[in-house]
Amino acid sequence: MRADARKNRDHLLAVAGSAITEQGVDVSLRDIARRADVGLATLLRHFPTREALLDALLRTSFDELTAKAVELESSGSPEDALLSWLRDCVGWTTEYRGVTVLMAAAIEDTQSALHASCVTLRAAGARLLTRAQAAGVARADIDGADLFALIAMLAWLGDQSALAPRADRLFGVVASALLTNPGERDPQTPG
Amino acid sequence: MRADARKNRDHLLAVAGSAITEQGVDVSLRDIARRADVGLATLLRHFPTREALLDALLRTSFDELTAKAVELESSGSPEDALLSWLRDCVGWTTEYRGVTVLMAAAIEDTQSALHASCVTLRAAGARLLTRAQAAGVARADIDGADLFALIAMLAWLGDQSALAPRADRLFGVVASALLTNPGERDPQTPG
DNA sequence: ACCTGAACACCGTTCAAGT
DNA sequence: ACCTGAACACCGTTCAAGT
Repeated sequence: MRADARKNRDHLLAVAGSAITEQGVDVSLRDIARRADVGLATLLRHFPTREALLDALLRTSFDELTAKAVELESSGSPEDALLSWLRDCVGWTTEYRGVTVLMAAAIEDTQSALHASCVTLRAAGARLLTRAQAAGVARADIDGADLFALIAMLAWLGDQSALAPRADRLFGVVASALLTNPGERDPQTPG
Repeated sequence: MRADARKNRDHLLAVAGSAITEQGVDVSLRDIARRADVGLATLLRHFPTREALLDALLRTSFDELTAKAVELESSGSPEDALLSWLRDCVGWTTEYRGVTVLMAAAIEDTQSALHASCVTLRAAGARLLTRAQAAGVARADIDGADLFALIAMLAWLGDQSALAPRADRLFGVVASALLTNPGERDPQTPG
């Protein structure tokens, strides 16, 4: 990549970061280009879609969340590990208002630039869930895709200003449901 | 209202109903006007905002849901009443893709044309919740606003095509959390 | 290689001009 | 009273023309 192109790209990412923090992920791409003092076509040349821009912007965070999950897989109790990772995921999305809807769309759209990151994240969560289920501390009737949906629900709550004040409490409600094994209190007897 | 105006209004509502069923509540207002063979300005004269159009369109459903809650207040067990009303609410929104976001915004925006309907709905749910809590079958640590947020979460799930297949299962998960009274199993001894 | 202005087809809002 | 076309300020997409 040519030096001027690299510079444009980096500057666009920095400006996009601020703009999204202020206005959410639906911020006008034209506005980002204006603030970065480049043409809109230049932004689109570097990031052909809004998702591509977001993927570049969130890649570090995505990787950190995945790494955190791997780390938690072998530390702490299975219950605490799952719970703490859930909290991290939901808390993270609050920095990027509106990102949950895009992630929910991306996980089934193999063409989306965010697809791979979302699938990786879901898999990381699924491993923590499986471990907790094996230890008998999480309900056995849900899987990684359910967990992803639960995280999305709670993250979306935080995006809605009228509902956000309830997000913490409802995180607790949902977590308590997740960590209960209804009708099967003894983890040692499978059948 | 003049006869021609009345006719335009009714026709617009009918067309809007079809358009929203097909494309969701974010459908272009221009498109609705086109389909109804009137100018866009005419649509906006009858319904100055998207919310006003939706309120006119959903008023019957809103009233039915509220009436259903009142009816359930004095029939069936408090637990079944709450659960069945929750199911009705969540199920209803699936007919109007995207309406949940508008409702979440409307409940705190006193200027929104949907505000009153949302507040009434929340109050109806709150009464069913209070009754269930008094009977000791619902957790005591949530209120009507939490319940509204829970319904919104589950309704939003149904709007996301990638997550919708999990909506039924997660309804069950959330319902189980709602109907458990954690750490307080005896409804007769308050403290 | 990379950048850009301009044209394009949309959107919702507003209002002067018509019947 | 009620309706409407047109102008307006936006949006993301596309591409021929520049350096």
